[in-house]
Amino acid sequence: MVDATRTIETVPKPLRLNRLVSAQYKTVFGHKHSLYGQTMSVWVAPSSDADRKVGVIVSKRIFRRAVDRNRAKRLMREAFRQTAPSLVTGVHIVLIARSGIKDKKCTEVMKDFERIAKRAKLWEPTVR
RNA sequence: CGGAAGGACGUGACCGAUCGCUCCUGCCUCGUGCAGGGGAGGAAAGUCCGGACUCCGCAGAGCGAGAGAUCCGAUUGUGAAGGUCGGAGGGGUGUCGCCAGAACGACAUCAACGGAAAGCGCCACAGAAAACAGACCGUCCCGCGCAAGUGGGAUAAGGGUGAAAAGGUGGUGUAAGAGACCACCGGGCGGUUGCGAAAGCGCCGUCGCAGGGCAAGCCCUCUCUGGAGCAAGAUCAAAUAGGGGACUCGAGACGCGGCUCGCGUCGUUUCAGCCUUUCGGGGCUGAAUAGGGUCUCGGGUAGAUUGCUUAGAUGAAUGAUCGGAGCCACGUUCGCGUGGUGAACAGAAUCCGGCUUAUUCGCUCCUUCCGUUGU
RNA sequence: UGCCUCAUAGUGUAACGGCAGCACAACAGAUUCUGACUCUGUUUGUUUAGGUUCGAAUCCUAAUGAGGCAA
Repeated sequence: MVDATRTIETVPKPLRLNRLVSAQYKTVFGHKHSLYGQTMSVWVAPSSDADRKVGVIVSKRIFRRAVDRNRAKRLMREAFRQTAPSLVTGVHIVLIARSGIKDKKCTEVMKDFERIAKRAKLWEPTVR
């Protein structure tokens, strides 16, 4: 019984099929490269794709109500969308919400994600 | 007049810009591009009660199980629901009226409102007795005794116990009492071309009263009910294994290696014809069989599509930023300023009706309480 | 999304409709030079709200919470 809800995310404008299917989630988790921030934890794995792909997970253990889960997913998705052009390509990223994301605003989540991305060496300073 | 609480009703929100997601339509230099349009709720929630829809089952009857229970009407297509609304009837509880009790009347309020003389079961403690009634304290009569008392009998009015003790009040009556008798009230049974659409009410007659409560214990009566649920179901359909069919090889087949050969494993059966024979058999050919190969068929798993919707996803869209209006809080020189908020509860997954629960705001309405002022 | 089950003290569990117990835990005391063990005593509860009943943990209804099953 899976009590976490996963979402496939469409992120950058040109490629809408940025999907991580079940096998891709498994490879990302199998790569065992994770970082933790205030609002989320991030798992990263390299991939052969030309673009960045992201998956978002919010566990029912953390947020019992559907409103909170949807809110967390949208915040993480928006944070990835805003910062995606600055990231390196060819990676799979899985974002897992933590309880600190509750009552946070979008800009705070974005800052948190940027900080994690810099630590994970995903940041590409040339762009922007 | 102000405030608080509860309930009812209404409202859950606007405009512009930029970026982004999803679905539909149209267009073309087919990029998954451009343009246009649609995109959460009153509760989407809980899943409490129903319906649509889908599949499975289905001769008839009975048993069992479950659900419901006063009457009438309405609920803007029909139907269902333990739904809602209105009216009616009979009850429970509380207050008041009558000196008091019972009864009765008035007002308010409540409810899942058939049956307790069909049967079973239960009714703790207290109390003499708790259900084919009974006699603890009493009351009265008779006998014995100086007396205290004791023996026999009558009685069920009074006391006491209890949630509940075989109608209530008043009187007659009596040794004392008792529906034993009477009046009023209540009750049972029967009748009713009285009233009402009906439940029922009224009236008449009769019975001194028939004998407690619990059916949201089992049960009885009447009525209704097949089961599962979109993760229902339908369509397409890999790989592997197994099954059916056709063709083919066939006494050999398969595997391995150093591949005209060797090794290992399994099999080496039956029938017909011909040849041969030392009559034991042997050989050849054909057919069948074991087994192998190729093709094919159907079931069906993963998976995909559909069911799926003028929101319609499917590891599941409805978001972010800025400005304005609005709202809230604070300050105020009453012009406004500052801060907060996109409000609270909460996020569709087949659809619809009802119920319940959560909750913002309101020059709205009702009830209760508190404060101030006036009479 | 649909379906099902359960709720008793801090924890684990009992209780034909009749004063709600047991074990561990906690606290206090005794014992000991001190602690442990042991002994004695105490505290704490029927998830909530209505209803049926003389009387409800138990019966009924609704709510709340927890858990499970089906791809």
